[in-house]
Order: sequence, then C-alpha cells, then structure tokens
Amino acid sequence: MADGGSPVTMSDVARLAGVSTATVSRVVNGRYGVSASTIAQVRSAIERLGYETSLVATSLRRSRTNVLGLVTHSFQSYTAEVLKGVMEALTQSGFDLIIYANSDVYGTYSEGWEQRHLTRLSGTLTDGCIVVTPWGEVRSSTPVVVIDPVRDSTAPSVTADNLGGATRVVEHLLGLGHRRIGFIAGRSSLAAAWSREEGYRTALAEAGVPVDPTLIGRGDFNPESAIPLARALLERPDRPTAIFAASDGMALKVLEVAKELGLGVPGDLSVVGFDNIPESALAEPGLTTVDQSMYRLGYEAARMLKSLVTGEWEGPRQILLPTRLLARGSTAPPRITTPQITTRA
Amino acid sequence: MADGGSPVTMSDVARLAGVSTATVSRVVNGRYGVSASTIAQVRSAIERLGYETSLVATSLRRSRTNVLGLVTHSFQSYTAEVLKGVMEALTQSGFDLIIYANSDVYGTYSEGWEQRHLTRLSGTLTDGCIVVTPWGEVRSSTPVVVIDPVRDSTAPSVTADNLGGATRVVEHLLGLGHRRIGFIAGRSSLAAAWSREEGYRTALAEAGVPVDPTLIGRGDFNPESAIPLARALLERPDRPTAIFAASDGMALKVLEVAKELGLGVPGDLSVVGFDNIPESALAEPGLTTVDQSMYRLGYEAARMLKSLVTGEWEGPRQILLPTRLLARGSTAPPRITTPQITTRA
DNA sequence: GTTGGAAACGTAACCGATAACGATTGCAAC
DNA sequence: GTTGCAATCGTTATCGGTTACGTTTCCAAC
Repeated sequence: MADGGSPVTMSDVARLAGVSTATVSRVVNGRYGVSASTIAQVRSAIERLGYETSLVATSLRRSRTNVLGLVTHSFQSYTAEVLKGVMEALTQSGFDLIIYANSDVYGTYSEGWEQRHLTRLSGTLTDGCIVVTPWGEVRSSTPVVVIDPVRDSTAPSVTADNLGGATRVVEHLLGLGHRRIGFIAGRSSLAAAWSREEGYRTALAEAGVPVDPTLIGRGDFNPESAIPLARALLERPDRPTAIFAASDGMALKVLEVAKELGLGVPGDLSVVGFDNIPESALAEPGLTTVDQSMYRLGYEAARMLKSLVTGEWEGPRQILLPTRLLARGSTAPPRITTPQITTRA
Repeated sequence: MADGGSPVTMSDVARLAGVSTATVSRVVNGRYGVSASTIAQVRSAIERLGYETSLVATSLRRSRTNVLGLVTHSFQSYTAEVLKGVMEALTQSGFDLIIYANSDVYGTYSEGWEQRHLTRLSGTLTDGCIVVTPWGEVRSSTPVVVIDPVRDSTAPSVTADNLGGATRVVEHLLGLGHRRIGFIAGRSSLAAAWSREEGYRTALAEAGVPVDPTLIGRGDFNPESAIPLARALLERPDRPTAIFAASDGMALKVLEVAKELGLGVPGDLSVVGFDNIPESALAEPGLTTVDQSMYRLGYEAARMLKSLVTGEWEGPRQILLPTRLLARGSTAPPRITTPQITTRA
C-alpha cells in the first residue's frame, strides 16, 4: 500500500528470467529476435514482479515518448473544459498527457512562466506541447500549439473567432437601440483582447456611430480590474446605456458595480460579457455573452499537435473556431435616450 | 518559435564556458567549490544558450525530484477545484506538480487505471502522488495520499465528513416532517458512498424510523444510473415523499424524472443531493445538498503529501474535513402524509 | 563434413545530469 | 623550502532503458 520497497527495474526482471536486459527490452517493445519460450519466461517474470517500464529512462534514451504536454498558469473551470477536449482528442491515440504546473509561478502572473514550464517539459519528456494563454512568444525544440496566442503570433494556434463574436455583440446592442456603448478591454498583448476591441470599434464604425475613446476602459481580464473602470463609466453624467466587457469575469463585476450604484439591469444599463463561463448563467439577471467552446479549443489543439508531432499535419497552422452570441436577461432596449447624444447626432 | 533546433544540454554549456559538466552542475545547483569568475562564465553561457536543466535526466540520476504527481481519471469542474487547492498548498514550496492522464483509459472506467498511472509516474519522476477517487487500493514505492479512498483503506487519505453530512440531510428531512425517505446509493466500493448510506441509515434509526430496504436504490455515482432507480421509486403507489441521492449528479436526474412524471418539487417530492457541484445552484428549483470543499480536499492532500515526502509529517494520516448542509429550494414539508405510514406508525 | 546465413541473445555504448572521488592549485604555517 | 589543508575543478561510475554490434547457436544446403 504505502511504501512497497524500491521500484522494480528492468534488470530485476532480467535476473529473474535469467536473460539480459536487452532481451527484456525486446520483449517489452515487441521486437523481433526472441524465441517464444524466452518471451514466455520474460512475460512471467514481468507479471510476477509487477514491472512497468520507466517513463523517465525511456524518454531519456529515446527521442519519442508518446507523451504530449500541456502548460497552464492556473486551473479554472474553463481549464477543465479545455482538458476534457484534449483528452477526448487523445483517447486511444497512443499519446498520454502530462500537465505541468510550477509552484514558483502559480498565482503570480510573472512574465515568462510559459517558457519555463515548456523548457522543463520539452527536454525529452514530451513530444510536443499545448500552451494555454501565454504572455509572450514561446520557443521549443518540439512542436507547440498555442490556445489563445499573443497578438500577431505566427506559431501554430487555435483561437476562437473573437472578432466576429465582438462584432455581433455590438450589432446586438445597436439593434436594441443603444448608441452610447462602453467597452472594458482585456490585456492588450493577447490577440483575444485585441480582436474583441477591434470588433467593438469596427461594428460601431460600420453603423456610423463614432467611437468615443473616453468610453473605453483599459482592463486586463482580471475581474477586479473592471471595478474602478465600471465605476468611472457609470458615475459620469453622460453615462453609457450599455457596457460590453471583454470577459465574463469583468462583466460580472460590472453587474455588481451597477447594483451598488442603484442602476437596474437591464432597465438602466445593459451588460454583455465574453466567454460564457458557468457563473454567467447563474447571474441575476443572466449575463448576455459570447460562447466560445473551450472544449473544442482543447480538442482541436490536441488534434493538431498530434499530427504535428507525427509530421502528417496538412491543414492550416492557425485555426479559428466559431463563436455564438447568447442573448440572456442582461440586455434590453435603453429606457431613455441620453439627451446629449440625440442633440449632437 | 516553432522548432528551435535540438535542446540545449549541459555539455553544450560546459563547452561554451570552457569547463566540465560537473562544474556546470555545481553552478546550477549552487554547490560549494566554484570560483566567482567561473560562476560568472557559466552563468553567461547558460544565459546565452537559454539552457534549462532537464527534468528527465535529473530525476533519473537523483532520487528526489521535487515534483509531486496527481492522477485522476477525468477532468470535471470539481477536478479543477481540487487542483486549485493543490496548487495553493504547493505555492512557493519548491514542489512542482505533474498531472498524468493516460489516453488508453480516459473515459473508460476500466479497473486499475490508477495503478497504471501511478506506476508510470512514480518510476523516478515524482517524489509522491495524490490519487483522486480510485477504484481500489494502490501501491507505490513513494508516498501516496488518496482523496476519497475506497472503503476501509489504510492508506493516507483526505475525505469529507460524508457520514456527518448524510446524517444532517436526513435530520433536515425528518425535521420537515418526512418519514418515507428514499435513498439512491453510490458505488459501494468507495468509502464516500458507504458513509453516506451509513449516515442515512443511522439518522433514520436514531429517530425511530424503520429503514425500508425497498426504498434504497443501488446506483453507482454515474448520473444515468439514477434514472431507472428514481422511476422505480416514484412510480410505486406508496412512493417516498423525499429522495436523498448520494451525489448531485444523480439528484439532478431525480429532478428530471420527477418533472417527467408530473411531480412538483418540492411540493410533491423533496430532493437532496451531495457534493454541491456548480450545476446544483442552477437547477430549478435550486438543489438542497451537502457542500464538501473540493478545494480544501486538494489543499490538505497536497499539504500532507509534501510533509510525507520530506518525512516531517506529524498529524494523523487520515484527515476528515467538515461538510455543510445547504438548504435550497428543492426541499419542503411534505404536502400530505402518506396514509400507509400514519396507520402503521 | 563443411559452409552459409539467419535467428537468438549478450555486451557495451550511449541518453543528460549528478556525486563520489581523485587530482591539481594556492596559500599559510612551520 | 616543505608540509598541510582548503579551495577548485575534472574524471568517472551511475541512474534505467535502448540499440548498434558482436557473438553464439542451429539448421539447411552443398
């Protein structure tokens, strides 16, 4: 149970079976050149000792390990979704998965964590890695697929259609009659943040609504960062009738601030988020948001990495997955049109 | 970015710095016996080449790796909670974490998966492992802490107070006036399932309510398994006024079956679960359940394993964490007292 | 009986890093 | 000028498994 002595090695098996370790290795790996009787001997010795080949020793000697790695800086509920997708894609593929989390950087959003994790894994332990939401570009001696890459990255990646999703959000709000729409941006180095802001800007521009820079708050995807920004937007006399936050986490904080200021949602203020995290459906009212399937992000990333490792990848190296607007209770037509706007427009 | 050549090894650094690999090793590990100028040379070479020590080679040579392992057979939202707790306990501890998931067994609930994962990790890669909800006893050459162990396990473990939680559930229902309380059990090999059933039985016995074996359905924690059992309980003429399912997943299925049969909850039937998974708060009505903090389970398991590895663990090897009854909308007093009971009692 | 060749198996050199050990150097004490 | 002790650094065995290569065995063909 607890401690069952030292681990069984290949030489233990060899000794018991009366052969060399080379022969044991051949049997384990099913190679040619071992007589049937010897195979039986070795098999029985393996069985009796409960021997399992050491991942470490094998990966040191071989280049291929048939293990893929994944590095993430935190474990959220969406991380579990990603992992489900990854495992689904890897089922029965012969590739196992190792997730590495460094205790030094966990919780602290220190720059370069992804590179440190990656180097640690790609020594010889893994054949390739998936990196979730990195802070910067990464380099590795083995293939890497990035989920939610940084802006303008040329690395193989899987991303949700953030631009399209954000565009539909703004079109939805415009369709309801909103004209003063606030925006709370995410960490600008991430492609996702940039695309969502770009969608906000272009959708307004296409509708002939001028973009007011003072209606844009600079958040960083951290929910807390949205609080002062939401307060600033909502306390001004010409406050927006709707706020679009670049993530659900931030949008939920906007809801809290609105409640605190005595503003009814969606009566006095419409709020929209992005991501569709589980908590959003729970919110009161339900948060209108953009659904991006983290499951599919994980699935596609694993599928791509697998083929990249075996060298048989044919498709594009940058995948864009569709997003979907989920209209819930937090959005409605504005109650009154702000006077400043109607006179100026 | 993508493929940056072959990985940098220690001998590459040694060659560039003009020293032996032993000296590089000493510098990397901060050992005594290297002159300041040599240290500078080596440091600069490491910097220039972007060298990072290989986890594989180190763990093969050393016995200690300062890496802890965790094996789980699936990634659910509660798994993420456990992982958050584990990482919190490991932050700045010097121990990193590796999670291993085998593609052969994922999704399929094949027996012995935990042992196979464990052996693969404990070769020399990890100093110890956390095993989440295993199917049986596990053996390992390094310390193991089990979260939700099998029944009567003597291995070091962390468990929620399932007995107390289940007891309070039944007391809650009895207090509301229920006397015919159905129970849907979990997989009986797990200690958690057994304790929850035991709590159900003893709480009834203490209140002088006889336990009716026909009111107990044998599920296996798989939500689907509860459907026929709930149907059987609710379609009988003397159906129970309340059903206590040993997990939220199964309880939610009971809600569905009740709706399907036209039974109002909590009017016609009270339903209680166990676990407090996120979906339970979302249910209509909200599911009354027992909250067990998966976060704390992970936290305590990691704290214990850490000390077990360093050999400084003093406390008990089996930890019981408190649980808490969460009364939500799915429980209420029974509308009418079943005639059979009142006459018999 | 000899030879050829393939099958079967062992030997030893790795893979990258560590640590015990030995070798060299420098400096102070005698 | 020795001697002795640190300080500094290289050499080498080692971890467990894989594989190129060499050796032995065995059977068929001549």
